[in-house]
Amino acid sequence: MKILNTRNKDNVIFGPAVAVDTLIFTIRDGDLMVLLIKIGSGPYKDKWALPGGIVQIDETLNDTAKRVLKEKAGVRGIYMEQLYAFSELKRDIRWRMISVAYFALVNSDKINLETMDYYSDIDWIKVSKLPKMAFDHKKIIEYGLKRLKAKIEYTNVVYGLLSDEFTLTELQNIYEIILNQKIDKRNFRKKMLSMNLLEETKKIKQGLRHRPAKLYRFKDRKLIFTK
Amino acid sequence: MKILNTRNKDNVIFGPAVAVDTLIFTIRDGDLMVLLIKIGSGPYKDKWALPGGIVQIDETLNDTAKRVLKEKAGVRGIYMEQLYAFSELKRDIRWRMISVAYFALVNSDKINLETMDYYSDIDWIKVSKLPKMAFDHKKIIEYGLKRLKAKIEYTNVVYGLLSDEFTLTELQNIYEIILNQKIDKRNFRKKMLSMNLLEETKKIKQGLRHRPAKLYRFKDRKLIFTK
DNA sequence: TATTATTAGTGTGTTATTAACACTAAAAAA
DNA sequence: TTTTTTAGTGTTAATAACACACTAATAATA
Repeated sequence: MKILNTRNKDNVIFGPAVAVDTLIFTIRDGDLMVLLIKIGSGPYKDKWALPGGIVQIDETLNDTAKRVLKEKAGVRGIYMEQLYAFSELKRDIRWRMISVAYFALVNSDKINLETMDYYSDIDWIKVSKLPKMAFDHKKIIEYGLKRLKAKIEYTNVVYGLLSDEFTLTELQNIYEIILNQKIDKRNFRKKMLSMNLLEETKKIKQGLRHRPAKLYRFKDRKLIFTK
Repeated sequence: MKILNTRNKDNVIFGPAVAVDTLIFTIRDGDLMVLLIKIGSGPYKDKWALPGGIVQIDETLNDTAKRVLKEKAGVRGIYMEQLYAFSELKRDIRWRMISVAYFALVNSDKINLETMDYYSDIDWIKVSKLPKMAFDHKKIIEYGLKRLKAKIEYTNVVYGLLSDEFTLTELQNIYEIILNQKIDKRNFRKKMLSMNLLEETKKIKQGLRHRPAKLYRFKDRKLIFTK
């Protein structure tokens, strides 16, 4: 497959090609991780990159992001938003490519591992220990992380990282991992509950060798702003 | 000029074309205004649109935005940022076009009117009284306005709308116009000064038939975040 | 030169939000 | 029944946000 970026003698435009790169975050084993693929050939061989795809003529950017998400991570119907369009001339040395980055949050329990294991060159990588990366993808990850940190403060966006029901401690852990800092338990609970995003289930999480915890769920599993 | 959006038999990609549309805000006569052009021919004849341009093969999106800004409004070196990429399939019924919207704030005193008057079909239009608009440009303006309202709360971005030196009352007026609401004078001044973005000039604004006002300037004429 | 009109400039009390901080409760395991 | 472990809870202090009204300085005019 070739990608053509030029302008011919009839003045027909062949502008920059457009791709979508997806920044798929999850939390596993107490770490914030991002889904990366390892490039198998060409000038970026053995570098890691975000899963991405070329925008087809009959796809919106959202369509492309959804398709990539499904093809690469085997997930559907999760929270996703456009991040930013990256367009430096030499960001891809092979051809002129504009990349519109999307970010998504997935619950690693819900990931279809079969789909993923099919690729030998795809893996979850700790955001705190990124390997050598192709293109400007490190920059994209940093940008997305910044957005994520900001967004959890005034939205319910973290629902994407959690299963339907969770304890307040589990929720707090998510916040602490993303913000990379300890949060006071009492203040966190007070604030969370006052935001009116959560509702109690009647259930408790039992079987552990300590006091059982109440299970909560998000009232809405779609993005809600609180200020 | 033709724009080609397809994929040929050799599997060479001719993806969606990419344009930049610029949302150029200014304040004039106590109103927030946006620069629009009137389309002269084709299916969108007589509708208004944002000034825009096709992204050339050797331009970043920023380059294109700067070029459009200079060509259409005759302004250079002002504050500008990427807003969002709009990509609905039928947003332009003529061809498949992705638009990356940029927004910019200009001081109408500094606008090169000669450049502007050259176009009979370009004008400042009140944001509160938008005419029939082509494409999804109304949506883009609404999106940009939302961003602007949010951004003036935690940055010094309004410097773009003001001349170098201004009174606190002039500054407050800008805020009231953008937010479309009255603000308490004392609280506004207290907050503004505590943000540490402004510095006093030694000058005052005299000659009006009332008490003269101190003139201030922004310490930095580049974007600063305050929280 | 005294008066008028107009906008500049200033402080305090109240309420809401954020931040700091430590003990008791409930279960499972030993 | 004792131990271990995490769940769950309230109060005080500091800070930020909000509501609110009068005096000060100039130019114009009588």
